[in-house]
This record gives sequence, C-alpha cells and structure tokens, in this order.
Amino acid sequence: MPTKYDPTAVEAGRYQQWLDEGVFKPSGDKKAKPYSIVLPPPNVTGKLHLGHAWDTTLQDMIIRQKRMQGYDTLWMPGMDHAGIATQAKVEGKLREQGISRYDLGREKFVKEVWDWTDEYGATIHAQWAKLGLSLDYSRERFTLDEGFSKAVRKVFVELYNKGLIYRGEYIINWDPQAQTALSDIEVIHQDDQGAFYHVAYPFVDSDVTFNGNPYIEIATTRPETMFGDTAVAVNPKDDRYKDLVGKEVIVPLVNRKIPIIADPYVDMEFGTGMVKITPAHDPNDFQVGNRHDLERINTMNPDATMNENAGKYNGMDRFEARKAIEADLEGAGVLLAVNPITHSVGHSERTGVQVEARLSTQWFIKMKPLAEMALKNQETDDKVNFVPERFEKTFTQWMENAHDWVISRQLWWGHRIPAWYNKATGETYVGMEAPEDPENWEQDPDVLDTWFSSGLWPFGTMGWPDIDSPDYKRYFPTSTLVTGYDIIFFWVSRMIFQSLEFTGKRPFENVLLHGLIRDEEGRKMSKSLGNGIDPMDVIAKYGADALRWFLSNGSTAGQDVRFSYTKMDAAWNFINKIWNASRFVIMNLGEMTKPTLPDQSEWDLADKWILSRLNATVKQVTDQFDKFEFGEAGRCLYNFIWNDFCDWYIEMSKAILTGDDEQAKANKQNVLAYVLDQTLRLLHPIMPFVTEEIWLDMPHVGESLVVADYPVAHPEFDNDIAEQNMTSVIDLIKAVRNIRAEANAPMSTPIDLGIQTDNADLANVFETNRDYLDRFIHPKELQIGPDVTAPKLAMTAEITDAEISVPLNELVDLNEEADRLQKDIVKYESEVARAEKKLSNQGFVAKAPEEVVNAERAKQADNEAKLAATKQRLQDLKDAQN
RNA sequence: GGAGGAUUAGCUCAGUUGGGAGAGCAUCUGCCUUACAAGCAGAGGGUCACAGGUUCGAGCCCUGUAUCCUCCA
Repeated sequence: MPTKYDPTAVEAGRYQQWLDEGVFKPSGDKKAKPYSIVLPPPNVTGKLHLGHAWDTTLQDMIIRQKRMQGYDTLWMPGMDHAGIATQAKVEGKLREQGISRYDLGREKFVKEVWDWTDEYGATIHAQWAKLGLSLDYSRERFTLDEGFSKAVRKVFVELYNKGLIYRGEYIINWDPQAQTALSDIEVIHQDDQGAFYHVAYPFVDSDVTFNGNPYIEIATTRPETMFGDTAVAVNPKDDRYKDLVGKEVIVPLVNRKIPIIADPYVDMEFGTGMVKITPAHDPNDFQVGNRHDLERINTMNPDATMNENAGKYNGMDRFEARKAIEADLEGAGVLLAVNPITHSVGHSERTGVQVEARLSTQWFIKMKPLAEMALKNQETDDKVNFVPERFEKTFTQWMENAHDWVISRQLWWGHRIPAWYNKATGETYVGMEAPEDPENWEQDPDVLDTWFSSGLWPFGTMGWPDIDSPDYKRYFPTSTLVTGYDIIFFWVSRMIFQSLEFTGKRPFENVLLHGLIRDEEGRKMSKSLGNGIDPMDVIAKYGADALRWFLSNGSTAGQDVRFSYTKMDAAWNFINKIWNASRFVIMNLGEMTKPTLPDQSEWDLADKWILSRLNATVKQVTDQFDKFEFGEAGRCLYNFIWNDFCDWYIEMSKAILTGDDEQAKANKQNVLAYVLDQTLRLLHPIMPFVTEEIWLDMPHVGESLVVADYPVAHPEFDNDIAEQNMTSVIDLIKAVRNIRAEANAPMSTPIDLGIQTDNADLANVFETNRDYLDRFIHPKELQIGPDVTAPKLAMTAEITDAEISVPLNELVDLNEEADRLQKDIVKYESEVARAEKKLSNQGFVAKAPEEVVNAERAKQADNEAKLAATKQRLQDLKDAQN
C-alpha cells in the first residue's frame, strides 16, 4: 500500500466490478424486509451538478446501509425528459444551424430530441458511476418510455372521467420565447425597474368633470395593454369616486368608450384608487371582467408582439410598443406623469423572459379535491413524514392555497395529451388510445407539463397501472424520498396527491429534504455568475469518497451548505488518515487469514476500552442513520477513528507488537483487525470505494463489502470500568506530556516520575499498564504508590485521585512553574466555586435528579482535592526557593 | 403582508428529550517518535445577536426586538 491515499488508483475499475458482481440488485430475499428508494430523475437536459451529487450521495448512504443490514433493497434509477428545458436546448442547437423546429416538423424534431437525450443520458450514467451510486440499472426507467407513458395516459383519462381535469379559456402565464403556458410555480417573481405612467382618460360627456378636470387620471405600469382596456374600476366603498360610477371615459390613442365600474377588487389605498381593466392581459382583471361581463380584447401575438388590435403598433415588440406609446401619449398631451418604480415582475423559470398573462385555452387540473385529500391524509398514520418536520408546514400551506394547475404545454417534446377533437362536430374524445376512426379526429397538439408525469414516478416506475406487477407489490409504497426543499411544491406535493388518488397509498414513508449547495461566499451557484463547480472536477482532484464525506458530514438536514476547498482538504486528510491507519494494521497482521476476536479473558485494558468505544460508536451511528442525522454520524465516526483508534489504540498496540510476547501479539493483531473491519463496514455507506479497497486488502470473509453485514451492537463489549481506567491512563499521559512541554523536555529526555495515590485500584491500573506508560512517557524511574513523595523542587500535576511529580532540574524556570501552578489554582478555584454555588442551592439539591447531584458532588470533591494539592505544591515551591 | 430559516471561537459550522460550550480550518510553541509532516504533542481563543420570562438550572423552552437569507402573496 502506498503511503499516501490515491483516490484515482483506489476508484479505478471498482464500479464496473460491482456491476459485474451484481451487488446493487435487490437480494429478492422474501424473508427480508423491503426498503426502496426512487431516485429523483435528473433532467436529460444536461450534466449533474453538485446539488445532484449531494442528493444522490444521501440516498446511496441510506440504501447501502440498509442493504448491509439485510434489507431487500431497491434503488430505482431513471431520468426525466424535462419537456421545456430539453426542447429549449435542442432548439438552441438547431438555431445555430439556422433551423427552426417548424422547418423540421414535429416528427423530425422529436427525433432530434431523442438523439440529444441519448447523448446526455450517457453522460449522466458516467457521472452516476463516478459517484459510486449503488443503483439497480436493470430497472432503470425514463419518463417517456412506453410503460411510463401508458401510466401518464391512464392518469389523464381517469382524472378527466372523474371531472378533475377540464379544458377552458382562462388567463394563464405565457412564456413568449418558448411560446407555451406555464404553471404558477414556473414563474419567478423578481424586482425590476419600471414606471408608473399616469394617463388622462377624458370623459365622454363633456359636462362631466372630476376635481375640475375633464378627465380622470389612470396609473399603469403597462401602457401597451391599453388597447385591451374595457373598463375603469373603482372600489364601491370609495367615496371619492362614487359619483363617477356609470360614467364613460375614452381610452386615449384608441378612442374607445369604456365604462367606469365599481368592483371590490380595487385597492383604495393603492395608486389613485382607480384602475383600468384589461381582462385579456391580467388575471385579476380577467376576474373583474367576468363579474361585469366585459369584452376580452387580446392585443398581443403569442411571441409578445402587438397584434392588429393595437392599431399602428401592430407587429411591434411589447417593449418597443411601450416606448412608442409613451411618446405618442405625450404628443397627445395626455401623459400626466411618469414615475419610476421598482415592482415585482414575473419571469419564466426556464427562459428568463418576462411572462405575459395571456388569455388562452388550456387543460387544467382541479386542485381542491386532490389537495383536501392530501391534507387529510397527513392527519392519519399513513402520513408522509417530513424530515426536518417543519417542511410539512410548507407543504400543507401550499396545498391549502393551491390554484388549479395548468397542465398543457405548447411543446412538441413530452407526453401528448390523449384528447382528440372531431373534425366535423368539434366533439372531444379522451382515451388511452386514438379513436377507431382516426381520419375524422385531430389530436390535441399539446403535451403535458413534465411535473404531471414525474408526479407519478414512485408508482409509475414500479409497474403501475399493473397493480399485480411484482415490483409494485413488493416495493411500493417506497420507504424514503430524498430531494431538495426547493421542489416541495413542484414535485413532492404532486407525487403525494397523485399517489393517494391512484394507489390509495402515500408514495413514500419519509421524505428527507436537503438544502442547496452554495459557493465559498455563500452565493447560489448559477450559470450567470459562473461560480458553479462541476462535481467531476472535484472527484478528479479529491476522489468521490472525499466528496461524499464532505457532502454527508458538512451539514444538517434542511440547511444549505457552502462548498469549500478547505473542507475538501479536510475530507481528503481524513481518508488519508484512514488509509494510513489501515496500512499500519495490515502491515502488522502477519500471517492472519481471518480476523478472530480473542476470548474475552485475553483482552487487556486497551482492548476492553477500544471495543467498548467501538460498541458505543456502532450504536450511535446506527441510531443517527435511522434519524437521517448524517452529520452527527460522521462526527462520531471521525472522533472514534482519529481520536480513539489512531491516537490511542494503535499507538498503544505498538508496545505489544514490538514486544516478544507472541500470544499477546497475536491477540493484539486480532483486535486490531476486528476493529478495523467493523470500522470499514460503518464507513462503507459513506465512502464506498476506499473502504472496499482496504477491506479486500485485509483478511476478510466474503466477496465484497457492499453485501457484508453491517455491525450490530454487542452488549458484552460495554465496559464502563475499562473506560474509566483508560481515562485515568490517558489523563496521566496527558499530564506528563504537558509537563514535558512546559519543561522543554522532549521525549528523548528521560525523566523521573512519581505517582502518589492512595487509591489502590488506580495504582494497580497504572502498574498493570506499565508497558504502555513506558512507551508514552519514557520515564527513567517510575514510582507508583501511596508513599511516593514529591521533592520540594518538582513539577507536579493533579489528576483524579493522584498527584504526578517530576523533580525539577536546573533547566526549568521556577517562576514559570509557579505561574503554571497559579493558573491551575485559578482554574480549580473557579470550578469549586461553581459547584459550591450549585450544591448550596437548596432547589438544586431537592429537585435535580439524584445522579446529577451526585455527579456534581463527586466533581466538587475531585476539584477540591486538586485545588488543595496544587496550593500545597505552590507553597512547597516557594519554600524551596527561599 | 404571510410563513420559515439563520445569528455560537478569527473563518465555516455542529450542538435532538434543559444538567459544567464543541469540531474542522486558521493562530502560537515544540517535535522528521519506523501508519500518516496533508503528520504528532502541547497551548491560546467564545457575556452562545439583544431584552425579558419560565425553571433549582437555559445555547437549547416561551415572548418581544434587531440584522441577514429563503419561499409564498
């Protein structure tokens, strides 16, 4: 084994080997409990980013642990066709060649997209492999594959038949670049600079005036929509305008007469308290228009250029038209003011362009009954458990306010809506297959929102609608879903209500939500900032295991995390530490072929201690994995490996391994091997590559760590006395090291050491572990016992029940030593005072649990003893000086 | 306007049933001790944002305030 951990060498070929061994497939063991996860299908649009790496690492950790624990585990992979995103990419590619999708036609264009999908799908497969994900590829699905498409059609048809899907003309969000409808949540509101244009609308009747003017003042941010104005509205409670209701005004430039109406929608406080109503260009105005039976005048083309209703502005882009209209209003003398404002404007999530409210015929899902069902289910035992819990509130609040969902998209790439319109009668037919006389029908040209199909992912991938399919029966509902909190609305909520509606069951028992990965400055990673980091670059430099360690260890559930190379360095260092500790163990195992834990009677203090520590680690890590607290599990493992195993157990083992007691040596080798083996198993779900490499390098039983047994707790390993005794030994060694450091006495300088203790058990612990003490403190003389007395001129340290002394030599500055003792005195005094305060509080003694009070008393006694002894030493030192 | 999160060492962050404040990195000192110098040993560093409250006891529970962030309207 090389002295440095080399991830490239360790990881090479390993993944393919796992695939060849078939270890990622479910065991199919009917006696085992099933545990299943569906991978949130990444978009075939592009490459995986760090967020995907985080998401998939969490899932892989869960599924690998469950697999080792003997569950029949299924991790279902797949990809999403990602309608609008993928179509936009392919159209972009074609545009570079000067081709539009209309030049190709629907059929050829879709073929182009399939080619793109194949290409990027291969990239994503390669990335999954690099990350080491233990996916069952034999079941891999695609949202547009035949079976899944069948599930999508079935859901559409059934919802339609139940009256939960309808078609109608409504105001929807329109992306003028992609030229498709968008759902509410695909619109991102951001503050933009705009202006309030104050325009005079003259009264029709020349007798009418308001505030002495022959016009009213209307403020709008969108003067270009005035060609669609069909009314002006005021609040019926607004006394200022009471008398104007029923009067008519003229829309400038258009010269159309429109009425002044009263509608409670108008906010009296906002602007002038008087708004123009444009039913075809604003969702609120649309509602007002319905109430007052107003005409809907559409003034724009699908690409957001003005249409024939805009008169001379016909054909002009919406923003150019705004400028031209502003100039013309000014020329006509009706532009009263232009006040710049910052206001919230909707943009398309995908293309970024400003969204238009557009009157359009679309397909919708009626949300209310579905949302109510989902909410009701959260009150049952079959609820979905959100981790962290607070996200359940995010979900329920959105569900309570969900509007009907526009599911049709004016795209070519996706699931075509299974609705046909009769050419002669206009009748609508909705069904799984085309009508029997297709020549008389025309299929709806639109496709479904991608989230409509991905909402079926947990059961659509399991064979549904065939409810007798083995996977559906065995692995659905799934156990845990892992995804980012940013898609609770888009995806999680939709899976929940679709699943409840169609399977009658929750789609997953738990949903673990994680945050976003930010850059080192805490900014969101984005293309526009150019601060994105490719996980493949990170893996190339540090290895997949280091990246996985960072991702699992660096955060708490639901919290965002900052990526940093410093943290990656730390991750690499930890793995290098594991690598070298393993290297030491393996080099010292001799001819061992199979690690066998020696009989308990053979264990020395260090053995008892490390096995007790290991047992505590197994329990904690298992418990924390069960609670999805991977950060805590990681810290626990880190401390055990670095602080317990490496710093103490391995160092102590050297005393035995270099000794000449062959039986002791063999025992030590076996305990070392056992602890390393168990540790590698605990680590394997987090860092699969390096643990497999090391494990196969050491004596082992089995083909692969992937399918090895996960450690379980052994009650017989728990040993409080050994932990306590070991603590005494460690305290002693640390105290001596401290003295050496203070006295500038390196390990090469032998020192005389006295340990005064009246505690016979403690003396015995030190005596029986003399080999270890020799190695760690290099004494010239070592005296242990009740009668050991420290010379007046000595450096001393107090540990529980014992005083350590080293005779001073002329090299030590007595004043420095006095300072050190004085500092200890201050420390002990404050400890004593703190405990004193607590123990003298009657309430504490009376009400606190007995063990807490007893522990406090013990600490008090210990600190008092240390304080008294240290004071005495300081006095002795002063006496000796004088 | 509504909901949620954050505020702990110089930096990045843990701290899950309330019982003497932790880690990594950074800093200072000393060591090439045959697993690891990307290491080892030792040391310094915090009114846990602020103000109240509950409690014998609060970083943790409750109320309010401030600053920052996210989502929704």
